[in-house]
Amino acid sequence: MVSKLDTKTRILDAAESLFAEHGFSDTSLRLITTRASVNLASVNYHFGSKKELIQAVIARHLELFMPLLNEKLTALCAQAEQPSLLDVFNSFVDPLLALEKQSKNGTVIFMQLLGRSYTDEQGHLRWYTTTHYGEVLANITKALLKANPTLSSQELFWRLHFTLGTAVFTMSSSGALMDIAKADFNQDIDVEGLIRKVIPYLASGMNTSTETTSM
Amino acid sequence: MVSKLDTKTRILDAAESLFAEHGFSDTSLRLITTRASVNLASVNYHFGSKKELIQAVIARHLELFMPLLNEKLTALCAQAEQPSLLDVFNSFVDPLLALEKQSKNGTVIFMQLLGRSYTDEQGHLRWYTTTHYGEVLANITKALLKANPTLSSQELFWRLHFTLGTAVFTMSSSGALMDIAKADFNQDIDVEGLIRKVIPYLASGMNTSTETTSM
DNA sequence: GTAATTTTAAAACGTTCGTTTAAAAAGGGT
DNA sequence: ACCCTTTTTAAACGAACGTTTTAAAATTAC
Repeated sequence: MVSKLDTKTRILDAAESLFAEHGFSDTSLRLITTRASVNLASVNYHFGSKKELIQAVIARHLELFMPLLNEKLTALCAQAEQPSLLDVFNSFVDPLLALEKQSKNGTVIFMQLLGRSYTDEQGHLRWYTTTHYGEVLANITKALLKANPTLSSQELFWRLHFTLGTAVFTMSSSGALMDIAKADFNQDIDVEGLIRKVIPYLASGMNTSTETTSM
Repeated sequence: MVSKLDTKTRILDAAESLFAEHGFSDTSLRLITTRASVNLASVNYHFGSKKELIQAVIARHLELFMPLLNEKLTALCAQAEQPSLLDVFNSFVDPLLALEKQSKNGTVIFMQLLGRSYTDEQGHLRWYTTTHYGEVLANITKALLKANPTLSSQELFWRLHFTLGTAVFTMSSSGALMDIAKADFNQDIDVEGLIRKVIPYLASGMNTSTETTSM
């Protein structure tokens, strides 16, 4: 059943890094199978099609990330006292760092794939996420509402996607941003440091006052 | 020189709307020329290649957007009283909407291109922007510092890119977001409404307190 | 009006893509 | 050993891509 290293795993490893780097359409199966050192036809044999391979790559990350996040969120929702928005967003740190341990640059790749699943008109990916992890997504909104009960469901929806955009773009371009920070400010920062730096920004945005007075 | 409607313009109009809908790689020249009702070969004749067509689409937006934004920013910097962060971000509204009037989905594709200039590996788009419109970029930071003089250059750098990420992601996936809002809340919102909705979020994030106290 | 130039048009080019086929190789059970 | 299933391999498929070619048509210049 298992040889030196599973062919499916080799394909998934090669595909996820190439997808994150060049996008889905610009990554050919020949490039993937060459990097994975497997035969071209094995992608269709093991996954059926390129589209199903894309889903498998994302699914592998979601299967690690989502349960870890759900554990944190349910604990937050179960406690008696009201959590802060910082508490809610800090719940994402450990699950994200777990991805980093699973594969090199796992966090960045995961966020890049998440962003491309929205941008590249791959509507079926969003459907997959919502149907398989709807409970986790519901817990996210539940925790945020517990931290800020004044938010309407509509406002929460918009700010949640604004938050997603900030996180996705920041992590996707983390390489360039860390390079600039190093060059301009001599500031050394790693992935975890970047996550912890963006969290206060996210919490502040989620807490945006609905007042129209000047700031 | 000019017939009923310029072939180059017809190609640019068709290209940018299709680029916004399907992305660059997933939009073929045959699809573009069919929608533009021009011959397939005219793209290579007028622009040289598909890559040069993409750059021409970008340039046409930048040439309209950047001077308009610069005008607003210099006016803001010239006035005596201190502007609010909302004032600064509101300076972007009219220039962005000017893109929308120039062509359908002009704002969306402009933001998509802006995002790719950071995400793409080649980075020649980013070089083009910074070299041709470095003065405008400098005025952005100048206006933000006038609105919030307490910001250090490092904090401004990070928050500016967080802001860019929010805006880019929101507008890039605006189609999907507006569809969800319509399906879930029966909320009709257009591009201008989305811009005005995200601005308070951006201002709040840019104004994030550096205090470590809970929110 | 004619010649020179620019633009449009149809067709074909060579390449790359995802996928399929069919046979060889490897593995497992009895 | 044997058969049966699973996996790997090499080759080819048809389709779609960006681009080039060549000639006709339209426009401009004199």
